[in-house]
Amino acid sequence: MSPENFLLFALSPESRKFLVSRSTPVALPLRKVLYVANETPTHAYFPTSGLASIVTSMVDGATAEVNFVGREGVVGAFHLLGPAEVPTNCFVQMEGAALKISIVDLKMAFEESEEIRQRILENVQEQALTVAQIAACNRLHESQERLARWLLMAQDCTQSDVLNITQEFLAEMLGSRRTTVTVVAGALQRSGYIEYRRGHIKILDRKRLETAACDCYRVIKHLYDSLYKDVAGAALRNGALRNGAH
Amino acid sequence: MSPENFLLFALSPESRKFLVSRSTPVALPLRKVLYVANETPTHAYFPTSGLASIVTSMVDGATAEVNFVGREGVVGAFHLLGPAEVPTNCFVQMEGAALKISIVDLKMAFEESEEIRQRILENVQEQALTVAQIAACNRLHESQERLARWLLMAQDCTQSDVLNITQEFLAEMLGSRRTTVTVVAGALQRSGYIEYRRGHIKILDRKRLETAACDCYRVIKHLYDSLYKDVAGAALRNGALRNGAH
DNA sequence: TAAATTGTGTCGGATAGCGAACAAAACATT
DNA sequence: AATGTTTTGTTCGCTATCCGACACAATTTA
Repeated sequence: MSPENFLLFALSPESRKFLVSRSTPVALPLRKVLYVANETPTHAYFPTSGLASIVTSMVDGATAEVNFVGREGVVGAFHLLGPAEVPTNCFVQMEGAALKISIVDLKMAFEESEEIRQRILENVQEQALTVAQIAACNRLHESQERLARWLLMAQDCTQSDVLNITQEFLAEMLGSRRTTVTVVAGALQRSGYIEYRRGHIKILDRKRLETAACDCYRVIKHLYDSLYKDVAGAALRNGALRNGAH
Repeated sequence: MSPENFLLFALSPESRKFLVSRSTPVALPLRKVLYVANETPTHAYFPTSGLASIVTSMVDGATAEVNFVGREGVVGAFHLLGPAEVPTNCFVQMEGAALKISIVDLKMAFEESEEIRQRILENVQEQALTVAQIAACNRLHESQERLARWLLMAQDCTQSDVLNITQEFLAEMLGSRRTTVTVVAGALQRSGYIEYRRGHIKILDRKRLETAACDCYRVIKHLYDSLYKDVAGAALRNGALRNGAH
């Protein structure tokens, strides 16, 4: 399987080969835990499909998603920056696949290769700035706007118009009650923007769903696009898209 | 004036001299804007006192603070990681002083010196993880808990038991109405934890104020402390505390 | 001293989302 | 077809916070 991870694609053939040679392709089954708060993880992941949620859990069990990572980035990037224990959890929200690499190997590459470091830091920047936008969004915007934003972001990330997720899990991501999600998702469905049944949400009218989302969607999309544009540009320069991946 | 910025202190004398030689000591007057959303800033700042708020502003004018930076870090760190335009604003929330350095110079040092890069990335990690915690806190915790958390964080950052800030600005930081701040601050005052008058908040009983804050305070404090411990350790190794700063 | 500005207190009506409990579908398993 | 599990729908009282409006107090400026 070729590494259809944008970050890997953007690397020069040498750097990419180096990382790929030290990676193992693995499946990302639903709910698989990729790292746990305050524990040093053994591996990082370059997703090639699917979606991993980064979640903060409170002592009382309440949770809220602060970001997610798909094929545009790397799971575990923040662990490379310093010694701190990371207070977030990460698990697979929509199943897929990834290239799995030991944190030690990745950290070595991060420190020794300027190119690899730059690409990872670009992704760190995108992730961190997205978290900042979500931090304010969580405070200032209503459930319905945030649900619409989440659906749009997930669609951008997975390129699929059907998202497999229950209202129960959506509530945990949005930091709301399941019943609140039922209400606001029902409103979006009655408006004809989406359609859902038992854990399968289909986006019917993207354009109008965007009008239901808060502006944060556009801000985050812009961050994502500049990263992608950058990555695609680098990939082209490196001939990745022509030469194939390994 | 010696650079009493912890990040600078933690550097080897050579690296510190290099950065200090390219810096200018400046005052940080109240409300001074350090950078603006979607604009490439010309300078970064190593605060030696005072406190700078990092704020996300929405199109309707609503605002919420996502983090702040004091003498433990550097303002503008996220601009070093990649090309993206940063969607946050930054301004001086409590007056102080800083060493001001051109972003170009700092970026050069960031790229060429492994030591400088490592220290800055540690600070980036601390800032980003704090933002993640605040993102969830903004969603899951109540105004009074978040106000208590903010006051404690600000005191840790400034080492002063009197904070100069109005309820109006506190509301903008917490993403609430000013009247809500009046109510919850009034409750904290009646409990005897704090005392305030016209923009001056005095913390009377830190221990009990901590019980009024949400757990996020402890999580963030832990991040801050590990950074500080690390920095203090490096400073000792480098002899900074013995030799003085320049 | 007067006037203007800034910061705080309060009040009452409105509302989004919580919390809990229950009901009813849709699906899986046998 | 029967049964159990998962997912979704609904109701209703309740509370934190919003929202607007206004009064008042403290401080600065004229």
